[in-house]
Amino acid sequence: MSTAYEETGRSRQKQRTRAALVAAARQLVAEGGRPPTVAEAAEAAAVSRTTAYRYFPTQHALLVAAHPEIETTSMLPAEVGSDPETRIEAAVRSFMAMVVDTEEQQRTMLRLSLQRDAASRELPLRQGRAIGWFTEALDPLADRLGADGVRRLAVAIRAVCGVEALVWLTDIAGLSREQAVEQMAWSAVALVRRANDQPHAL
Amino acid sequence: MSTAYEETGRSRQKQRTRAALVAAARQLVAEGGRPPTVAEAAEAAAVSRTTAYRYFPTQHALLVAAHPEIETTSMLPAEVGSDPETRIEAAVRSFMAMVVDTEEQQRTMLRLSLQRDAASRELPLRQGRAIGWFTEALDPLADRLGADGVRRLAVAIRAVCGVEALVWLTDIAGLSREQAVEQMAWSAVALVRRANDQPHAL
DNA sequence: TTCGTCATGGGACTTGAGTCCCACGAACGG
DNA sequence: CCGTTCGTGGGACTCAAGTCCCATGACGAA
Repeated sequence: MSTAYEETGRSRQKQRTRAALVAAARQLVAEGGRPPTVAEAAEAAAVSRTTAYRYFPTQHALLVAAHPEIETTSMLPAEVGSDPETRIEAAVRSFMAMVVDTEEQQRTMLRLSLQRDAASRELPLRQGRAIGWFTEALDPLADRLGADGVRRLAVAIRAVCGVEALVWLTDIAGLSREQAVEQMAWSAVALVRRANDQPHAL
Repeated sequence: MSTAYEETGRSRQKQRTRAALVAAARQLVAEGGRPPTVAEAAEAAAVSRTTAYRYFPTQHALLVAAHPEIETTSMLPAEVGSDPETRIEAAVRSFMAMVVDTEEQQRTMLRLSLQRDAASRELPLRQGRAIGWFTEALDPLADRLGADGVRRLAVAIRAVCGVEALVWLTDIAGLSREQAVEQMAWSAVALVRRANDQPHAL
């Protein structure tokens, strides 16, 4: 990671500082389950706290930038076939496996996104890739529902399957993680089925 | 249940102090959209901050205690009939109207419940009444699904309809509050329909 | 070579959550 | 009536999130 000492100039400097912060935060996230404070990330990046805040005005911004992007292009197994229900169930299970794997970070991100007042809520929030994955899983329905119908169905499914729902199902309803995922898969299929039965209703 | 302890002296004092804190917090919640700090509630109750923390170890605990309990016994209009789908849709709309009305507090409670580390997450969290209301709405299905089936369906529906989903649908997916509620109602019906079609699948 | 720009560092300050310790005084028990 | 208990108040302290201001020093253009 000792990059390009040849690169000089102020713009490069900024790039490097930013990259160092992101890399440090990313590493700290990977190491301990608990997300780092800004100060911790700054120190790990050998950068002053003040500077860190210059690049990322909030801890949330830093963690968003540090969020290890899942590189997966698709969440569907190769041999999944064309049945929409089977496909969405597979997609949901893959997606939720990832969410459960990174649950601590997911919770923190959710909490931090709830942190600020209504004003800052207007800011563009980072969307995950779930919509894309679900849309792909729903591809066989594109003819029947139309692109817009598929997208809305994907949104509906994402509303059922995610950290938010996981938090409620486990913390409040008392389900195990496995039960929660089962629940979500079942619900997702229910949504697909209704959309399929009544293409105009959504 | 209240026979054991004396009605005078110190125990009464404790009752009064606690009640004053709850009342103050409740009032502050009602006044400003933004939930009060512990210090604010303490001052409003004419009690020291230290004492406030003695009664409620966290802001979350105080807000939970202060949460104005909705007194509604049922969320169903009188003339709703016996069609489970109609009933659940009405219940969901009523419930979500209440959630949207108190959205700021709901968000804060959600955020605070995410606040602490995994250890404190083990503590019994307060459950809302949604499950009860949804169960009531699903009453016509009791024969078909059994009590347990109804409860699990109610849980599934609550996972789809609540602040958590509202937050995602509005903040991330960009839906309006109305659209989000529509979405939830549609999803809830989808779940009921699937449960009804395949009573054993859940 | 000089001079202004600009990324950075350092430290003080604010605010809210929460903890700890000690002192005061009213209530209680003997 | 006296001593203990216990609810309370006050203040100091920690910690993390942010904010602000000023100094410094390298970069880069004239």
